[in-house]
Amino acid sequence: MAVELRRPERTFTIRQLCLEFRCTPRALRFYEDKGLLSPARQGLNRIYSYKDRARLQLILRGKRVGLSLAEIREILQLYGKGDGGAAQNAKALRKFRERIVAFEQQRADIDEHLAELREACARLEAFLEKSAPDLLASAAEMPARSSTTDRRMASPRHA
Amino acid sequence: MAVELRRPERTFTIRQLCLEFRCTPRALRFYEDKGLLSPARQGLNRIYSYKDRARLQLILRGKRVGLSLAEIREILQLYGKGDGGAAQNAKALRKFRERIVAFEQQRADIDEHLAELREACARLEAFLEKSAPDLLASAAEMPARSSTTDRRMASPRHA
DNA sequence: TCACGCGTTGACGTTTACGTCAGCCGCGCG
DNA sequence: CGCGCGGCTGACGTAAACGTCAACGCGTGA
Repeated sequence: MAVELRRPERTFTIRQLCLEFRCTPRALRFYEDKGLLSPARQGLNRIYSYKDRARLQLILRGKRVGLSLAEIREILQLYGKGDGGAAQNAKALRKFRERIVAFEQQRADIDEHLAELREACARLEAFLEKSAPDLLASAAEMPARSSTTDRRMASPRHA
Repeated sequence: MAVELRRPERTFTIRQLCLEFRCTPRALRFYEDKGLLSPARQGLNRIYSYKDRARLQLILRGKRVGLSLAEIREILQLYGKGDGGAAQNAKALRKFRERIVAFEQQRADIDEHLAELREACARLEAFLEKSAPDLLASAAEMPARSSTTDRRMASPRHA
């Protein structure tokens, strides 16, 4: 059994992928509607392959970094067209370079933000140290994976 | 005249800020509706101070890194409450730390994406080099600030 | 056999972040 | 005096990314 799990022929149900990646079936079907996924069918049921799973990973990572589904679809389509069409590849290259520039900009923005936040934290810490060290201790409480959220399939976050 | 421009008493009209930051009046009014900005009024007209301008910068940077307006408002409110209330400050500190963690995660995601994109670019370049060097040259065309966009106030991007 | 659980397809609702449009105001000018 | 410009206030529209709900199919275990 444990052997089968690593075989590339391994397939997944919609629910398995949802549990693994903490999303909802609705989302996966939505991505399919939008042309980002196209799992095989067994009757009506969707059967996701390893490739589908990889695509899903790309989709979710893209989302985390702020890409729209349309943009992600473009990228996936460009990836898929490795088969031929030099013109297509040239276009893909341009697109990719644009994305790189955009990502670098975004990274710089985040770094600025991080610097500001760290400075603000330092100020707050210094202030609290003097005025209310007890509160400073309470502020150190890290979220630490509340067990109640484990049963839920997806967390809304900033949807 | 050039002297006046740097004085902290300098104020701005809505249009000036829009031109400077490439956004629309509608957006600024929207941010105001949502409590992110609250410029002074001269009659009905909005008068933006340097502080307002700084807040706007923070808003736009927050947006670039994928924060929702609600999240940005929280942060701005926390910044504003530097006046007192140690408990408030402790809460602010927690919030800030959460944001730092989130941003670091996002940065890591971006780095992964960048690595993947660069690798994909390298593969495409190598491929085109062999198959169609002319197309490779055309792919190098960088956008280079098309002059037609200069007249428009805001670019839609992935709104 | 029949209720359960998992899965499916519509179809409508919701939130976010504005765009767009209509209608009104004050003012500088030809 | 009209009118064009910049600004203002609603009010409605919209695109993205799903959530939610209803109604159905299909295998299966008590």
